[in-house]
Amino acid sequence: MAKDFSTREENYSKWYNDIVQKAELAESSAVRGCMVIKPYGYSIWEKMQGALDKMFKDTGHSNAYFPIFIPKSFFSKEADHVEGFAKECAVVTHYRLKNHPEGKGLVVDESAQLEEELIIRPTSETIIWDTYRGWIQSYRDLPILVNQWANVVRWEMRTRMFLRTAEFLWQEGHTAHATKNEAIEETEKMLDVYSDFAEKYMAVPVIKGIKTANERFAGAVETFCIEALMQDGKALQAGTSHFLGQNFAKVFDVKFTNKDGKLDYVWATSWGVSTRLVGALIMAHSDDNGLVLPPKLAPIQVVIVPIYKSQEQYEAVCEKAVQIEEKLKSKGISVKFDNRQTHKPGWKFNEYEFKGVPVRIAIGPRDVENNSVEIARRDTLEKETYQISDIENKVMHLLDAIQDNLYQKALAFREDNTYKADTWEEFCKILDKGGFIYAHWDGTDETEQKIKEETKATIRCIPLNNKMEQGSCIYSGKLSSQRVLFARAY
RNA sequence: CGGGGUGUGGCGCAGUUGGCUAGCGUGCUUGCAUGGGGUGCAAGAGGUCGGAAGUUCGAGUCUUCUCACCCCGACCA
Repeated sequence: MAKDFSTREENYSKWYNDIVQKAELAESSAVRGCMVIKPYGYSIWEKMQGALDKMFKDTGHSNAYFPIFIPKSFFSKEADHVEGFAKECAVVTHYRLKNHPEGKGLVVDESAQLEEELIIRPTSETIIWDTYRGWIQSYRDLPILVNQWANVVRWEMRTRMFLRTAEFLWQEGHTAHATKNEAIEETEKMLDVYSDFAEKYMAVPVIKGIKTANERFAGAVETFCIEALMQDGKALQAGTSHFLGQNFAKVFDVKFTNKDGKLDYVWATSWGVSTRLVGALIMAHSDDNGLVLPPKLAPIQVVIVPIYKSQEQYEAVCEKAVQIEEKLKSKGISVKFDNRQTHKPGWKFNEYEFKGVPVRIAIGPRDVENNSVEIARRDTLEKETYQISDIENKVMHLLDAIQDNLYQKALAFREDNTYKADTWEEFCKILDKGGFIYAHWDGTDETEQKIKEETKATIRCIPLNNKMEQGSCIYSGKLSSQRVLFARAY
């Protein structure tokens, strides 16, 4: 079994870091707060991109690209937006370096100071809305449904691989609409896209909801989110979709003539998910033997490991293995036949195990004789022997079963760790165990802040389609009409 | 930015009150044997001890400064 591997029980965050490192997902870089996403980790992101991109296209969106640099003046236009992001912006002030006159290496050329400083985008609303002004004159120009795959920078104090890094990759959708309702519908539609993606591809169940004013995106009228529960009982915001109202249209003066010939400001949405999802994926399914990936996002769905002694055996085994590889590939399954002779079978078993490959097929001389293989599944670690004849269908079903099992397991975990609290004592007690807590809240900012200060728990969201129910606030005792979702969060 | 911690071959670490040629595990290279869950044995390569200054006959070890990273807070996707 895997050695030198922390368990979740012993040290959850070390376990997480070990997985990131040993599964070769990422490593820390020479630049503080920034990570290098390694090929295997990046290929998981690519799988996510592929699925999401198709979903965006299927809902009528197109990709575009806007500059990484944003003039500082753009930023200062929307008051809440500035407030939210100013503290974590990287700023470009100069455009040239020169050799130090006394030979002390390269220095900034002070004579090359920018007239206007440029912000490295923490998000692109401002540059995009400044651009949209030129694109929109009439209701006939609407809607604009654009998505951008990009990197953004938020200068974070403390970083964690994938979950919070100074630079991260994401997609940001930015849409413009003629009516408020249409914009709200778009916001909700994209939230559904995200929750579908989380549940069907990532096999991570999520709660859809609305953020409180406190947790709202800087500049948004309403922020919708999906919230997932990690194995340590902490919540993770996995995606957000914002109804921006006319806020950005107003400050960037984006007006259009409506059907009645009247000028009106354009309605906006924006929505995004990031490489943070890779972190969510790790923490949702992985175990003490390493990474566990859902088949739909696994870069390698099936690995074939040959077992042999002599060169003759190796060749016989390889011949069979290649046949199996072809069969699986014909069904669209991504297969890796690891025929490296530089590594032992046992070594490979362990490697693919902590890399989370869903299905492993081992084939040795005995199997060649019996026309069989040994199939091991990563999620349950079960091993069985199967005939080669119908292998492709067997594996397809197995991949589906694994995908489903991971989702069911994650769902069961969430249900086991979701509570209702009706008293403050109860609330605090549950928090220490971790998990989601449904509790009454009086709806005030002050109470929310107090609870956060005293317990570090935040309101993750006000769930959509929430059941209305009379009750009294867990903290203040004041009247409340519904329970909201609390948790400690990443 | 506050509190705590760590910097020693690629990685993980030991190194006592300052004292001999700076060790160990793992990984790497080569050879032989092995091969159905991280093989064994043997040989070998690899280190300005984070950096700078100082104390001393002598510094990985003591002093001062500095840099980097990690953990806990404040802030956040």
